[in-house]
Amino acid sequence: MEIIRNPGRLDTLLQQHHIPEMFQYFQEYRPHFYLIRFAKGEYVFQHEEGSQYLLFFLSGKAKICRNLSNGKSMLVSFCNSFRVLGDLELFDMDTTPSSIQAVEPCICISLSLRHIRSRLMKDPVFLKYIAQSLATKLVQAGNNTSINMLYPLDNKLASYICLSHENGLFSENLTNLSELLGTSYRHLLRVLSSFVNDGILERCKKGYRIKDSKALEALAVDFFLN
Amino acid sequence: MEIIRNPGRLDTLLQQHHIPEMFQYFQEYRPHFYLIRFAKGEYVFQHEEGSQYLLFFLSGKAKICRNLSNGKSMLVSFCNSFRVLGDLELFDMDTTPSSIQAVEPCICISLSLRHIRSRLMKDPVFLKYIAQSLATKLVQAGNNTSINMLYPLDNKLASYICLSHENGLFSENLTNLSELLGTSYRHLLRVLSSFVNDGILERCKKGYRIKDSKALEALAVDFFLN
DNA sequence: CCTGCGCTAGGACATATGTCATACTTAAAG
DNA sequence: CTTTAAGTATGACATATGTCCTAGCGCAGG
Repeated sequence: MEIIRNPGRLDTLLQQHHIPEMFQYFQEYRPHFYLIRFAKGEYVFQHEEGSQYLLFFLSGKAKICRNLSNGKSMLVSFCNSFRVLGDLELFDMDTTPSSIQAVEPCICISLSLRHIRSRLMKDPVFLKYIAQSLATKLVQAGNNTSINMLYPLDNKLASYICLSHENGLFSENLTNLSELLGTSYRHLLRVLSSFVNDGILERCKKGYRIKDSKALEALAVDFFLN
Repeated sequence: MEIIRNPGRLDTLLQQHHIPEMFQYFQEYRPHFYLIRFAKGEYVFQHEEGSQYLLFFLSGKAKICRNLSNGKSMLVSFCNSFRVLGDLELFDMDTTPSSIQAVEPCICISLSLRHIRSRLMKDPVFLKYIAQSLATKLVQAGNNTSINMLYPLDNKLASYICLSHENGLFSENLTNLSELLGTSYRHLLRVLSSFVNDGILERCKKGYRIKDSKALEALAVDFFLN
C-alpha cells in the first residue's frame, strides 16, 4: 500500500465521486482522508485490530472473498467501480471480515475512523448513505444467491474468467480457484477442458488463452458483479 | 390483518422491545405506531404502492420469500423473533420486495411512513439502528449463501420441516415447497421418501408425521434462521 | 356419475458435481 | 544434479439433482 501525497488530486477525486455530499460536516473530516494505491496482489482490506477505516474504492479491480470458518474462502464478487468498502465492519464487528485483494492496481480513498467514528455515527447524512449502500449490497447478495443456486459451474467460471483475465490470458492457481468458486478441483478442471473442447479457451504454457470471447461472455451470467 | 386498538398494550410492547430508543424524537412519531395482528396464512408485507410502512415483528412465525423474475419464489428465511421488516424497501425502492407470509399468527407493530418518512431519514439514531439491522442481515445472507452451496437438500429440508411443522405434523403443498427450496419436485419427493425410509418421518393421511425429531434436528443445519 | 384438474408418486435416464487414486510436470531447495 | 513439494491432469466411480414420463387419487363442476 502506498499513500499518494497529492492534496490537489485528492480534492479533485473527492469532488468527482461526490464524497463531500455524503457527510453533513465534510470539512470536519477532511484531514482524515487519504489517497492510496494498492499494487496488484496486495490485500486491500487486511483485518487489523484497532485500525479501522472506511474505504472508497475508486478504480482498478479487486476481488472480494468471504472467509469461511473451515479456513477456506469463497468468492463474493469483483469490485471494479466506485463502491464503499468496510461499511459492514462499521456495524458488525464480530464478523470475520471479507478479504479484498487487488487483482489490478487499485486507487482508493481511505477515511481513518480512529478520531471521528463517534461523530460519524451521529451524522445523519453519512448514516443514510451507508444504509443505502448496505441495502444495495443486500439486494445484490440476494441476486447472487439465486443465481448461484440456479446455474452450473460453467457460467460462474465463465464470469470469473471474463472478469479476471489479462489481455486474453487466464492464468491462476487452479487449486485456489476451485475453493473460491466453491467447487472441487476435479470439477473445475473438467469444465475448463470442456471450454477447451468447445474452442472457447486454449491451453498454453502460461495458462489458458481466450479464443472465443463472444462465447465466453455469453456464458457469463451477471455473476460476481456487485 | 387486524388492528389491535389497545394503547396500553401497544405502549408496553414498545417499551419491552426498546423501540423508543431507536428514535431521536420518539414522541413525534408515536401517533403513527399501530399494533397489528396477522392471521395464519396472511401476507405480512404485501407490496402496495404508496402505502409504505416499517414493521417491527414481535412474535409468531412468518416465512420470508424472495420473488424471482421468472415468477417463482425462493425461501429466504423464517422469522420468529424480534426483527425489523421493510428496512430494505426504505432505501431500495425499485427492488421486487420479498413476500412475507404468516405461518402462525403474528403480532407486529407497524409504523406508517406516510407523514414521517422525510423526518426519519434525518434521524441519526434511527438511521444508525437501520444500518445496523441491514448489516446484520447482510452477514446472515452471506452465511446462508455459503451454507446453501455446501449442503445437499436433505439438510435444507430438515431445517424447513423443523421450522414449519405443527405439533409434529408436516403438511404442505409439496409442489410449492419444491420451488421455495429451489429444487425439483421430483427431488423433494426423493428426499422425503429417504426420510421415511430412515424412520425420521412417517407418511400419514394429512401429510408427514415426525417420528424421530432428534435425527431431524441433527440434520437441520442453521438454515433459514436469520 | 363422469370428467378434468391439481396434487402426489415413482420409474428411467441424463447431467452436475464430489471423492479418491494415481501420474506427470515444474520449480524451488538442498 | 537430485529431491521434494506444489500444482496440473485424468480415469473410475459414487452421489446429488434435474428432466421427462406415466399413473393414481380426490375433489369440484357439470
